[in-house]
This record gives sequence, structure tokens and C-alpha cells, in this order.
Amino acid sequence: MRADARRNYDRLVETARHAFAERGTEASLEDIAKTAGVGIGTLYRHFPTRQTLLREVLRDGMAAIQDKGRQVLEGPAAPVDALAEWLRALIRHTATFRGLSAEIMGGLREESSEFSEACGLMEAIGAELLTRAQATGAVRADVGPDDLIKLVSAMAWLSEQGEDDTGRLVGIMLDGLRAVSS
Amino acid sequence: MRADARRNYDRLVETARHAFAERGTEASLEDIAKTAGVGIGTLYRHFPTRQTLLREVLRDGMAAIQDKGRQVLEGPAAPVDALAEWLRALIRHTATFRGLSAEIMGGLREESSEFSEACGLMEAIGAELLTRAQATGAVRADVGPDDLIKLVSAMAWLSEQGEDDTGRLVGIMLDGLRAVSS
DNA sequence: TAAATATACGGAGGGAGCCTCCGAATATGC
DNA sequence: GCATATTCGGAGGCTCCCTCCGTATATTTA
Repeated sequence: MRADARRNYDRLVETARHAFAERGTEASLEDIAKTAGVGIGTLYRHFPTRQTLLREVLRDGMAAIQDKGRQVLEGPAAPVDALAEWLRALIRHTATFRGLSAEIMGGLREESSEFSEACGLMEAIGAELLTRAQATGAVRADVGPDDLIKLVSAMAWLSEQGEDDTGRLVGIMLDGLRAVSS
Repeated sequence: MRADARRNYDRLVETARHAFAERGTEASLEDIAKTAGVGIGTLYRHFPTRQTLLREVLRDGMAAIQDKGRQVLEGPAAPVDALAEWLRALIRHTATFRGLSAEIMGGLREESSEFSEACGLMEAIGAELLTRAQATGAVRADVGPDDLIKLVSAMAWLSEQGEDDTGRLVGIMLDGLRAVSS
């Protein structure tokens, strides 16, 4: 990769990070290019679609969520609590940009999405935490890992909508996931 | 109101209903005007904002939800079940158009929104059903009517996202609303 | 170091959608 | 039938999307 290309690539990712944080995932790409001091053509060469750019911006955060998953899995907490903690972290991350939860849901649905891979990864981690929690009988048996992602997206969407007190609502949802102690 | 104005108004509402159903609330207004056989200026005179048009399209459905509320309130079902049934109906209605749940959430937040009034109404009905259910001890006491609307919106959003099996996820949420039988 | 070449840059341009504004058209009341 | 208050319609200015290709520049080679 040529040096100038590398430089522009990095500048674009950083600028996009700020723009997405400020204006959501629908931020103007022309603005991002201009702010990065780069032509719009350059942006499109490096990132053919908005999703490509978004995925790159999110790379680190995704890795962090993965780590978090491993951490709670190996931690001392009870399986249900470990799952809950991870879900909360995932929700927080999914809500960093307005519009992101919709992209995630798209990734869950369409194989071709740029987020399909990331979704698969999250689902895998969730699956591990989930089955472990289900084995203890503390989480209802009729939910799958994909349900987890969907519920997480919905909660993240709520959070995106300018809802600051999402924590309590997430708590309600988590209670719903717990098995009825009949 | 002049006869031609009335005619155009009605045509616009009907055309918009189809367009929103097909393409979501972001459907092109210029297309709607064209399909209705009307100039774009005419559309904007009758409906200064997209929300105005959307609100008009939803008028009947909103009334239906109100009726439903009265119906379950006076019905024989247990308060919790009445609440659950009404919430399910509200979710179904909120999910008729892609993008509607976001508008609803906006209406809940901003007084100036075209949906503010409708939201207030829904919240009032929900409040009645909720307090009644809470009085029986079957629903947790730490939720308010606004929480209901938020959770409904989140579920409707899920449904909008092309999720067909939302019923089960809604069930999970409803379980979360029920009081822990300690 | 200077030429050759592979690579990357940038923005003009066509398309779509939003919304405003105002001259032209037309219902309605007298 | 005419006056006039309403309403109509779409051109036009704006923003944004995305593509295409002539120009510029980094890197390699002699």
C-alpha cells in the first residue's frame, strides 16, 4: 500500500468515527471526505460502501466485546450473571452510533452484509454464554443465540433514540430471559 | 374547503398509505405526489411535513387501538392479560410501516412532534391498564406508562426489521414485566 | 539521480430527493 | 357570467449519492 494511500485511509477512518458519533451512521460521506481533506473519489475507492467504512470504524470495539466475552466466561460470576453482564456491554457498544443497531440487524439477516461476519461472531460468543446459563436452569430454554442478538439490538435501538435511562428497561428484558421459577 | 382541494387531499392520503406500506416512512414524497396525479407543491401545501401526512394516514389505526384499549379494559380477562393483549395490538399497529416506531419514539420525546398527541393518548390508555394490573400484584411496580411505550416501540422496531417471529420475543418482554413471584 | 510506470487522487457531472416560491388555473359566491 | 379568493403545479436551488477518468505523485529501475 502506497504511503499516501495509507495516510488517507487512516484519516478517513478517524474522521468517520467522529462524524458517525456526532451525526449517526447516516452522516454525509462528502462531509467526511472534505473534513479528512480528501476528495470524495478517494473515500469511495477505499470504502466502496458506507458499511465498509463503518465496519472499519467499529473494528476495535468489536474486538473489545470479544475480549469481554472471554473475560466473563472465565470469570467467577454465575453463568446467568456473566451472560447479563456481557449483554449489557454488547448493548452499550451497539448503541455508540445512532443507526448502528439497524445495520446489525441487517447483518444478522443478510449473508452479504458487511456485518454478517461480526454478527456471526457475536452470536457464537452469545451461544456459549447462553447454553452455559441455560444448563444451570436459570435461563429459559426456549431462546436461541439469535434471539439474544435481536433483543440486544432492540435495546440498543432504544438507547440510540435518546433514551438515557435504558438500564432499567434492559433489566426488565433480562428478567424476561430468566426462567420462571415454578 | 374547495372541492378540488378536498379531492387532492384524499388522494394524497390514500396514495401515501400505499407508499408508506411498501417503502416505509421514508418513501419519496415526490413519487407520492406524482402517483396521486398531483404537483409536489400541492402535497406540501396540504401536508407541510412528512409527519403531518403520516399522522393523517394513521388516524384510523390510532382510533382502532383506542377502541381496543376500552374493549380489553371492560372485558372479562385478568388485568395482566388485558394489558398484554393490548400491548400486542399496539405493537402490531406500530409495526405497520417501516420507520414508524422511530417516529413514535420521537413523539414521546418532543412536545412539538406531530405524534406527541397520539403518544400521550396511548400513554394514558396504557397507564390505566397498567395501574390496574399492578394493583393485582401481577405486574412489577417499578415500571411506568412511558416505559410501556418505549418497550412497545422497541418490539415494533424489531418487527419492522423483517423479523417475522416477533411474537415469542414479545412474550419474553411481557414475562419481564410480570412481577417476580418471590 | 532521473526516467518509467504503477498507483492513487480529486472533483466534475448526472441522478434523486427535499422544499420553496409564485405565475397560472379554477372553484365559488354574487 | 364575472370577480376574486383559493388552489394548483413545477421550475429551481440545495444537499447528497456515486461513477468515471484525466491528472498527479510515490516507488521502482536503470
